Amino acid sequence: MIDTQFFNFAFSVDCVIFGFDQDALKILLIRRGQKPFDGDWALPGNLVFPNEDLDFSATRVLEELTGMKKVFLEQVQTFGKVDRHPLGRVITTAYFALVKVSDFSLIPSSLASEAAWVPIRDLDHLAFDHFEILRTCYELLKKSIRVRPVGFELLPPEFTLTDLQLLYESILETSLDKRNFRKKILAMNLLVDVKAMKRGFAHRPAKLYRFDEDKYKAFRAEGFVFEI
Amino acid sequence: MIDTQFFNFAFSVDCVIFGFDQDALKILLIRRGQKPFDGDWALPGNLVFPNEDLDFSATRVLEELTGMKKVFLEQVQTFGKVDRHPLGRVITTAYFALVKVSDFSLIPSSLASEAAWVPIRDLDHLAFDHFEILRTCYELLKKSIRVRPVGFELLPPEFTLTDLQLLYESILETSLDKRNFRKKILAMNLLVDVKAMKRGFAHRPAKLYRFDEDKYKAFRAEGFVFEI
DNA sequence: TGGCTAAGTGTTAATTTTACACTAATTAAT
DNA sequence: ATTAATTAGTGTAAAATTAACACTTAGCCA
Repeated sequence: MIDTQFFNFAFSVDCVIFGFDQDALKILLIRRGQKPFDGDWALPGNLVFPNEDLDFSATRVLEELTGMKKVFLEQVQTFGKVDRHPLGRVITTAYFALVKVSDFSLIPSSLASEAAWVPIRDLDHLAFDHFEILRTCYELLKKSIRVRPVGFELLPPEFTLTDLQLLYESILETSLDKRNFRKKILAMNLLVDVKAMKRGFAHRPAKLYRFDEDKYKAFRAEGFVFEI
Repeated sequence: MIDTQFFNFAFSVDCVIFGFDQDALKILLIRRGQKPFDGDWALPGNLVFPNEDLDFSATRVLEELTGMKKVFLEQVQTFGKVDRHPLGRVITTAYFALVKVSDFSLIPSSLASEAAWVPIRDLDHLAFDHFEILRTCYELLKKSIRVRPVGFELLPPEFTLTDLQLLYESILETSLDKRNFRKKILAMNLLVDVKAMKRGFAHRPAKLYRFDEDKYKAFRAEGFVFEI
């Protein structure tokens, strides 16, 4: 798939696609089926077409891999060491995406090779400089989740406060006080009580909430700053 | 200087070089001497050589223009719209630099055209998409200055607390309480009293301080977070 | 020596953050 | 039907931080 005609200079995009599943933060990786780095996990990515905006190219990677169009996707950083790609000069721009693991299925046909959700804790290396890219994106996620309401992108539309707290705890790799966390979140007035319960467990059922995007936009216009 | 052989795909870097002079935040711009955008101000930038790391390329722009090697320089974002450059497909990575205006002089020979410090408030357009790049970098500067001790990069090595406060006020475009500002800064223990005064004005002289980089590094290693 | 100018300085009230432990609601097992 | 197990849900008080606010000091100049 890599066309040598690109190789004097080529642009690519690579996506760190975060998902939260079974209390663990995971990223969507593809297993390389050829050299170099044959057999290693790599970030999904592609070369940028000459007639394609950089941002669009990242959208395309994501859509081809997951079938999803409307996901949170943001540029992170560009990696441009001369020798970062063994086959030639390729500068790559990293994007990070936040998806709800629940509401999509991988499109297997789109890739020659295996794709899978891998817990971030299990990883210690990736193909190319992708591990460094991952670290950069993870750092950004940690910062972002504290000052922007991006965590909700990783949860199903309706969630409990415990779900939300677990998400924060696993991303920030820390534990939070339950009462203080709830107070803080609820005081922001960004969650709407959907008047339903998460039931079916051998314990007290939990209220479900939904994040109110519109309210957030309105508040933000007035200078409100989200912060956990 | 622009070589058509680059033009199918080319990389460039553009630098937003901030300086603080006479109570105003300025950026270093060059006047274009040819089409397109002939006569407009533009960000200093250049094409990336095939054998040159992206980051190094930004360093090179800065050094060629200012003669300075050791300045604060950090990658910001990459701009990759298909039509952003009228002459072909050029993806550019923006960097922002913080320099002490006092301790350097422009190298006029390095450029065919004029270079100058322009107050940021005076600008409403630039060549190419450079005004958008400027806005992005300025936003980042505003964020950065509040949570990282980068403001000192813009001041001479020795400065008064009033100097520092004026810097913050002009970057953040707000006014700050003098006593609270001083308390906060001094409480961080990052400034050392150089036991000298800024004299020669028709008023009480002011103490001079110096930022202690090493102390900051040590504190940060212990989890200290800079915040104004 | 008096006037001008910016430097320097503390206290109090308000707000925010932290620490902390029991009761409530449901399911599963007996 | 009762009990055990499990997580949901809740309030208060102390501590820390932030915000508001005005006068005295030191040097220059006329």
